Amino acid sequence: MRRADRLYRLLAWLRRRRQATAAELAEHLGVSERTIYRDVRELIESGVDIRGEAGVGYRLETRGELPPIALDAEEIHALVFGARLVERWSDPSLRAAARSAVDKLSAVLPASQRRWLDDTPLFTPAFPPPPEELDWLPLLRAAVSERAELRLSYGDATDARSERVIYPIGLWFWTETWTLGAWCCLREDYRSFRVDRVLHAERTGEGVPDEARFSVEALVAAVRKT
Amino acid sequence: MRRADRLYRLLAWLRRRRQATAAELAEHLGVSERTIYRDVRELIESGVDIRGEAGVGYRLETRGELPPIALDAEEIHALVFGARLVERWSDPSLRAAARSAVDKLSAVLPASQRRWLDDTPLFTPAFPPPPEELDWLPLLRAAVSERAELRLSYGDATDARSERVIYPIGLWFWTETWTLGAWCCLREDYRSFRVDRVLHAERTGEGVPDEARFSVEALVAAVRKT
DNA sequence: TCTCTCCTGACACCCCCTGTCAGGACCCCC
DNA sequence: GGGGGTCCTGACAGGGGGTGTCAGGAGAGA
Repeated sequence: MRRADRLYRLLAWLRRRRQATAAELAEHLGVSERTIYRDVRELIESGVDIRGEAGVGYRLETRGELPPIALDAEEIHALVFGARLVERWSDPSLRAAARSAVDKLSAVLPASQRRWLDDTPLFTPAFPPPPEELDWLPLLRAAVSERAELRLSYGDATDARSERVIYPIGLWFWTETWTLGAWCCLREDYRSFRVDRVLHAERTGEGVPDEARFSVEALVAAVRKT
Repeated sequence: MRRADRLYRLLAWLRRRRQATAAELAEHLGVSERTIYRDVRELIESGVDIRGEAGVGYRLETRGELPPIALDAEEIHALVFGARLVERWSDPSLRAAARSAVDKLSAVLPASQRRWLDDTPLFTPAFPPPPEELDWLPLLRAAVSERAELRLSYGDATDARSERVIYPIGLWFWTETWTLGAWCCLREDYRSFRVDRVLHAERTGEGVPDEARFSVEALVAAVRKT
């Protein structure tokens, strides 16, 4: 059934992003570009309205109806194990969200699949409640999601305290720590802040300017260069 | 695409009539009964809730699909971040399942929520491809899920090689390593095996006896005591 | 012009799908 | 309890088709 649900996933991906290149799809689906071209052709022949433009990529014209389909055991295991990893490593708020997401999922699954969910045999040891370092995570998470400007009070390695206004862009999890990637209005450049060194954070009330350079892609690209 | 849409038509047929025999489906779809049995099995494995009763026929329990599900932004972020953690730390097979699960989830989310999927601002650095230590993970995972007895070739800390038959019970992820929790028939006790020290593993063909002491709960309780 | 991307053809490999045959197990009804 | 209907699995052989690789063409946009 690999082919059948690759087609399904291809369609799902196109529905999510409005645009995608064959290379992108090939990478995501773990298959060669040639196969993507064949798959797209097949979808078009079955009536899906996909436009391919040279030099641009694929675009899904009408947001095609995608009949819901079931999750298999391995997919359910992946989701549940993922939720357990989140429970272990994030703040109480996200932790609760992980639980509640799995609960909701369990509620809509037929009995046969619910058993897979309950029997997921992948575990990760429960850790003592997360250190206070994570206290600021929920606020930072919300700020990033809602593109809210932040006033940050930050203690660097030498314990020097600094105040600055930043545009939060994303949060990165490195096994040991969390960091906040942001545009720093003080330095006028991208900066990484360790969440455990955040002394205080609050919204200024302003939003992050709607410019391309304050995006995850721009930040990653900028960091790559250095 | 013959196979892919035969499965689709099979499902459609079952949705219309509530009941059908393999012979009927074989005739309608123009294939042998044997193929129908294989197709049905495949559908079941991908999560469709089909019951087969000897002497009666097939019955479709639910509608055979995942209903729309309402998740808030934080819950979606938790699931997506969880999937990213799985992608980072597990074997290629589970990694693919994580991606595919998120794809399928996106298909049943209302459009307004689908955007949150892509905008999840929680990341974890991509790591070099997982070490070969993880080679045995997919096999072990399947064995645990399906309660299959295993013949294990294991190298301990002193490089001494041992062969044993075990009842696999669960897999535990510790940041550095994975371990397999199992009942060891050689020692007649619970044992933990580091996955990176597994030299070889294969099914004996037997199943794990259906006793309470070969469960995750029993194993955890036993380990707690020591 | 250069680059990016869609798109097609050819080809070889090999996986996996398929039908056939045989047999086991379960359900229901007579 | 017997018999027929049906699900279900295993083995095996044959062939079709899906896949990656390579090469090249055509448009779009800068």
